[in-house]
Amino acid sequence: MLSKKTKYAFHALTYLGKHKDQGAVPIQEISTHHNISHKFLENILLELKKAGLLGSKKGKGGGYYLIKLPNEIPLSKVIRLLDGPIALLPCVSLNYYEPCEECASQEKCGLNMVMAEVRDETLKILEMKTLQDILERE
Amino acid sequence: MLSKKTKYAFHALTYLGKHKDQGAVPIQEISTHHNISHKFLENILLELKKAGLLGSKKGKGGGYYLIKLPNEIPLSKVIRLLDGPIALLPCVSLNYYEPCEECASQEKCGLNMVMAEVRDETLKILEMKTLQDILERE
DNA sequence: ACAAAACCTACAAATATTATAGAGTAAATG
DNA sequence: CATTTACTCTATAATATTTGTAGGTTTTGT
Repeated sequence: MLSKKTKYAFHALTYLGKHKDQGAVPIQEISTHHNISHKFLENILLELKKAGLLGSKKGKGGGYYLIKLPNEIPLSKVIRLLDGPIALLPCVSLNYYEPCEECASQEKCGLNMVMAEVRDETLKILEMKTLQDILERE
Repeated sequence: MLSKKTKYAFHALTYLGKHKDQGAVPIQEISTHHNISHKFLENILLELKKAGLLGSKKGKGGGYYLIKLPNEIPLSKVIRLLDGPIALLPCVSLNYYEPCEECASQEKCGLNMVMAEVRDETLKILEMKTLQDILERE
């Protein structure tokens, strides 16, 4: 399941997408609108900024804004940033690979291959669908 | 990511599948072989039994054994039992449905539909693949 | 100068996961 | 029939992760 962090991130991105002609949007406005703790959201937006999805402006009249087009932000990117791996096993994760400690050998692990399939199908969707798709549905 | 509980469950089921002509297999044997805490595994096997996947025999010479054919045990069943929902959002879960608290309306939630797609593709695989498939690969 | 708002680090609280303990119950066996 | 083996059940402890808070610093517009 997606964490609250990730869900909040999507809410914030969606809000910014809807208000992109408004320029910089202060955290306060988003947190009030979506009923999210101001400080918690702060951390999330900072991460999104560091990852290159958002720009920001300090001081009075400042806030956050998208620096990419909504169709350039795949859902997979957001999930990976806030939640980590999309795969169900570390040994089939593309971005957060780790060998399974309890598995003797990776070749002999029967789960391995099935979970790689699940990962591929999931990514097909999450990499194709973008913030744009979410915006179109709200 | 799958929890240890779920991974242990798969290991145990696989072990039981490989040793099914041996009759009842005591917890001890599995926990030693896979290096799992005896007591922890105990809880897991009990859950699998209550769910109708395993049978058990008490006393000397007792243990657990499969009461279904490996091809009758889809991976989805095991994951749901130990880990809960397979879907990424509660509002698109088939077995553990709950409305998303922070979403205003479900129809207006842009994530909803995409995550239902992900769920469907994931289930296509996890419901088709069974313990049999894992056994064949080990 | 002042107020608004992002930036940053650390910490606290809540929740979930993983693991352990110990007292029952049932069955086999000598 | 006593003993040993092994499942059953419930409660609790330990650990890790997630969620949320606190408080100060820096930047910017007026």
